[in-house]
Amino acid sequence: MAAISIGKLSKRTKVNIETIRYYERSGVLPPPPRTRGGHRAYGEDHLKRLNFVRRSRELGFSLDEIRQMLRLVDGHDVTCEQVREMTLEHLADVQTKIADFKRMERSLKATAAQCTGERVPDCPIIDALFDNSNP
Amino acid sequence: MAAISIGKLSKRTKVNIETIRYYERSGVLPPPPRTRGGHRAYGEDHLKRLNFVRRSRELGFSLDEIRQMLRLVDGHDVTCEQVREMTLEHLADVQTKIADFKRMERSLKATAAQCTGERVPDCPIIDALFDNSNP
DNA sequence: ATACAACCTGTAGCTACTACAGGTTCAAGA
DNA sequence: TCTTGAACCTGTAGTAGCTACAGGTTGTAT
Repeated sequence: MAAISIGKLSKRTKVNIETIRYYERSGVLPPPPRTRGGHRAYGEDHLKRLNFVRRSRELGFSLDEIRQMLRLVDGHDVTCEQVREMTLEHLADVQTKIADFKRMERSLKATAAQCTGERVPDCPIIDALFDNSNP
Repeated sequence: MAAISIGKLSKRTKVNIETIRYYERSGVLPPPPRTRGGHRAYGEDHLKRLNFVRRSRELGFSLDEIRQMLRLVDGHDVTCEQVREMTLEHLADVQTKIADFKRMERSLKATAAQCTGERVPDCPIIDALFDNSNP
């Protein structure tokens, strides 16, 4: 029953206060009731929802995707099947990113390996980047 | 000897025209000479440099890092050893990112696997995200 | 000479936050 | 009850790295 202040919510969810207010403006967190003085007074439902948002962000979902998922939670137009599709699509994106970063890793390793740290005026890393300009 | 217009430079480097102008404003590409009418007239050196920037961006270097590397190219205060350190540091960042994305991938797979696509009102993906709120 | 593509500057938008300034409210101790 | 200081409020502006206009000028081919 006890209302949760924004500071307490921030500590319990490990989400920055400014970010919480930003989430409210962005429509992923509903505006809470206020005290007479105008301070935000959250409930347990807000806590859950913010944790959901945080967890989804950690998984790389955009705020827009999160808004869509929450429309399902709230029983609106989005269907479960659509959420599943979104998740799979997102998974594919993540897998692409992993592949990209691995290529990056290989290139960086190869590039760094050329540098003995001795030759000062002609840096082989720089040379490599210039030479690989048209792959 | 023939001057390269910004449009041609864009086509040859596959870098957006707006981005080229942005790079100039950001100090990673030096301001080229102009025609009497004020159009930018690039040379081969600009082409090389822009390719260097593009390639470095592809490897995930920030514009700030690129500025530093170019200071070395231009024979200023930055040393080869510093560039090597930057590259290795950047490599470590990339490896961290790969690990993060792999964790993400596992979670997304696990999450998506729970969804049969049948149960409509209670979406298991959403449930999972809510439940994993405090890991 | 004319048409039209390509260019110019400057500003505003995007994502997801973060960081103020300048003011108000809450809560705990005296 | 009063006071103090932490916590809160709004609104605006900044971050990276672009992208997208509007509204105007120039280059070039016919």
